[in-house]
Amino acid sequence: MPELPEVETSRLGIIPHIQGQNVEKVVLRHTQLRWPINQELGVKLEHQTISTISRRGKYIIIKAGHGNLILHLGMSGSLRIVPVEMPYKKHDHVAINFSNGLSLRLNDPRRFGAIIWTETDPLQHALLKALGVEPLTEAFNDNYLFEASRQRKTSVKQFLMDSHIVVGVGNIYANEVLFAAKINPHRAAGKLTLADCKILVTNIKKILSLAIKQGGTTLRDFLSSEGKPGYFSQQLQAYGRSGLPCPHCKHILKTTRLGQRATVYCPVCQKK
DNA sequence: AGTGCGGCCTGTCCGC
DNA sequence: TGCGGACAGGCCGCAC
Repeated sequence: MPELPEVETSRLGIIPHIQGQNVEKVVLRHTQLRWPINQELGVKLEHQTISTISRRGKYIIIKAGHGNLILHLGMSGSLRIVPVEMPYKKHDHVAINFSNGLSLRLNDPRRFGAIIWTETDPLQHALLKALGVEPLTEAFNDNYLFEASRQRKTSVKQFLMDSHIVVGVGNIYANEVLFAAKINPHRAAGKLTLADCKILVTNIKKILSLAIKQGGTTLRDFLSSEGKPGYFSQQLQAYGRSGLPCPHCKHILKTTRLGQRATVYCPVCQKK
């Protein structure tokens, strides 16, 4: 399940293969993703040249000619770069073929992903416009998180996962960050102190950047764009370790649900 | 405005 | 071995 590090890894992985390339053909094999793919996508994209491949939150933005492709990998989406003649794999929904003989394939078994074509500023698109700050920028700091959390009754975990506050902190990293910060996931966001916020910000930046450096967390349905799995999963401390001993105090990690999502924490270490 | 939850999907795993 | 059901979860969109 791609989180921000996986998305960034995918973005960096496809850049050398598609930047500056001309789109020769678009193949829509299955258009029913989170939203139906615009049937005109081929008409819009073909013969356009890819200029930049950027990212906002978990959205990848591919500039092609005068328009932009906004891409989201959802829960199970992945990108691959393969030779054009490579046979399709199951759940390859879209192929974008380039003049250099390579094909960008979007594979998404659960189809929670999205591909949107826009001819206006992609950052002003309804899906992107209201997004919170990027976690790896100066704008994301202890004061910002503290101010944003005032009066919020929701749990700190759900608060951190709210993309309108900060983007890129999904379930896996929310669990990891709270474990590292020794903060209980149930704690009301509004009760965080400035010092708590500082610890959270530090750990979010640290864990996300380390995961990006290592190529993202590998889960069973994620492959980076060149098919190489990442390595971060080998060092997850809390996520997926329910019932196993806490890496710090050896107490058994506990699992609950917050906002319908698996929440793993150490009842001894995470008392704050 | 903030909060909670249903819905979209398929692969995997578990119990019978 | 086959089958049904629970579970996994990002994030929109709606109801309160």
